[in-house]
Amino acid sequence: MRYSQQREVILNLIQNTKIHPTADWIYSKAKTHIPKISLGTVYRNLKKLEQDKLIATIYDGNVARYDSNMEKHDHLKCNICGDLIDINKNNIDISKTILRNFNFKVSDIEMTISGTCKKHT
Amino acid sequence: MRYSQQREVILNLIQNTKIHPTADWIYSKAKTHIPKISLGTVYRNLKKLEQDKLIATIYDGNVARYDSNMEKHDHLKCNICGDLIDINKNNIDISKTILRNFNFKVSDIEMTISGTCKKHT
DNA sequence: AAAATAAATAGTAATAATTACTATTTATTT
DNA sequence: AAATAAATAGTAATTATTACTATTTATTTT
Repeated sequence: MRYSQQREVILNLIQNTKIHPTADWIYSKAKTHIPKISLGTVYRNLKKLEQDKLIATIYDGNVARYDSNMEKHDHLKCNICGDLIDINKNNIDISKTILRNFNFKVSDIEMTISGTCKKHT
Repeated sequence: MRYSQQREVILNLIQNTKIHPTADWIYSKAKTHIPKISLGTVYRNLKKLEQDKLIATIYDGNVARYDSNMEKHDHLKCNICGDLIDINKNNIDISKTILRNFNFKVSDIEMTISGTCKKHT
């Protein structure tokens, strides 16, 4: 993959925020560095950075967000402000631990386990 | 909420399949019963059925799927065929239990915990 | 049962997120 | 410095979803 200033700016933006930004947020921030950058360039590079395992895509409802924390982790999503907060779960009594450690009142735990179903064995 | 044949067909379709259908799938099936039904009607009724707690929306990546199983549960998502399989987790060693009970080889566990963050206390 | 009322519909247009296309620019190689 | 091919900007297309509006229909009132 050939170097490009645009891709570097995009990656830096994602690495320097904790907010798990959307493509649109990245686009508007990138424009302050490269005024002529186009939204298509943002999407194209997000895809390439994901292929390169430099970022990960997380779907929050129906909108894609991007995360440069490539260690396996999960998220706390606030119902009020929508923030996604990184966590590392490895505990059993999840709700209680989260209240203690993050002062976050759990109302719902949504979990998607992926893998290969029995049809493909 | 006033009765409508369209809404009844939509709800029946969701209740009689295990595939967690998308709005588009529901639309195409509903057309065989009500040829003039419109996609807007499908979306409007999906929203009403959700407000009425008759169905739940699950976001699978960036596309909404609808589920009439209103008991709290999670899903196994097959990487190969994309199927969503209902599960009730309450066990500790998740991966091993799932392999045993569903013959499903877990490769990833994605979890979103929602609630209220400390900014709102 | 007929008329009145308001909610629901079909059909179409609008919006938002994302992807595709293409002529031009630019990083890298020769 | 010239050649090459990957990346870009800008625009158009696509997909999922929502909004709008004149017409239809379920329900209520007479």
